[in-house]
This record gives sequence, C-alpha cells and structure tokens, in this order.
Amino acid sequence: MENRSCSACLIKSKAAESLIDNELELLGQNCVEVAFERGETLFKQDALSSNIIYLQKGLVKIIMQGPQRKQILRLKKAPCYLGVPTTMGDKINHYSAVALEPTTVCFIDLGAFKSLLRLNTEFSYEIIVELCKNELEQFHRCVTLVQNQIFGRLAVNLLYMANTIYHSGEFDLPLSRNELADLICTSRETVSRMLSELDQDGIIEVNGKHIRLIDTKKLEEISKNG
DNA sequence: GCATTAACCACAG
DNA sequence: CTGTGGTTAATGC
Repeated sequence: MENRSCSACLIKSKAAESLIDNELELLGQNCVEVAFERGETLFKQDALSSNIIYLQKGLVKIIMQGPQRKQILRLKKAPCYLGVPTTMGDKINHYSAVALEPTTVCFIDLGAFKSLLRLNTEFSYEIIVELCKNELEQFHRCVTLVQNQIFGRLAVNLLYMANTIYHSGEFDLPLSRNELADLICTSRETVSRMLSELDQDGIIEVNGKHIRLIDTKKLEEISKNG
C-alpha cells in the first residue's frame, strides 16, 4: 500500500496542523484517500466501523434510520471529521453518511487515530473542540425542530445553507423536496407548499432546486418566531 | 363552534 | 420527483 504523505497535504485539519513529523508519518501510513460521487455512501449504519473519516472536500448528509422513517440528522461540509462518535462510541455505526456532491475523504485507522490522541495533546484538544461545537449545534437543532413551526424550521435551514454551507444568498439545494422534509421533520408536500409560499411572498425566489434569498431580514424573523 | 396547522391521499405533469 | 387540491385530525381561541 502506498503511503499518504500527510505532511504535504494542503487541506490538513486544524488538529493535524499540530502534528509533528513522525506523527504525520504515522498518520500517513494509516490513512487512505478516497473520492466519492454524489449519492455514494461513505459508511453505513449497522456496519462495523473501524475508521475515523476526515472529510477533506465536499458535502455529505448524515442519516439515521428510525423506527418509522429515515431521518436526516444534519448536513456536514468539509473540512471536518466524521464518525468520531460512532467509531469511538461503539463497534458499529449508528448512522450513515452519503455524499451530496463530489467528495474526498481520508479513512484513518482507528488505532492510529487513538495513538495520535495520546501522543499529541494539542491534536486531542482540537478534536475535543470540534466535538463540542458539534454537540452545541445539535442541541440548537434539536430545540429548533421541537419548538419551531415548519416555516421556522425551513427558514433556519435555508439560512444555514446560505450562511454556513454556500456563503451566498444564491445556491442550488443539495436535497430533493423529500430529503428536505426528512431534514426538518415534515412531509414533502408541506415543503413544496412552504417554498412556493415563501416565493409568492417575495421572501425567496425558487426555481426548481435553485434558491435565491431576497428578504433575508424577513427570513431571519421567521426563523426566530415561526 | 370556528380558525389554523399540518399530515395523508390521490392524481397530474 | 414535484405541485396542487381535497380531506381530516388536533389544537387553540
């Protein structure tokens, strides 16, 4: 197997920035880079997991099969780590990850990852920070989903895509209406209706998957009150 | 009661 | 895969 030269990598994680030469070597010997197309599964719920995944480039959806239906837990954009909780926390994956656009990831051997956590405290620290930020985001998402009405939930997620994922008020939805419904816990019909209603009210412009935010102020209001 | 919200069903592009 | 219309159940004045 060809060794990765992680030291030369230009898209190192913040944690990996703090690794020294021989640690990067260890990482390089124990990781593999893989490219995925849109729709391909990076890892699957219920499968044995023995890798930590570093999402180098791209966008994925994290999904969990519930008792009733599929739930989209959240979208994750590179660069970030995936599967730390599900790989460290149990033998099998508790959720799946599917690419939403061409995506590049590094599969890191769990043993090597654990070694790095022990060897380099700065590395561990950065991993903990990332995990904590994730947990906070999840808590907020949870409260939004439970307490906001659907307009509010939709608005929050449109703003998230514009601000955090695409850094633009104009973007193409990476999800179908159905998936968007799975993300904000509603039905696909309701998503369709709400999008056209926001369009009619001149708050956003909808053209199939293409979205343009027009009245961001209003949308923010809806995201807080609706 | 009456209005609102949102799910479910059916059917058409 | 989407959009729309009708129906219905739950909840709140």
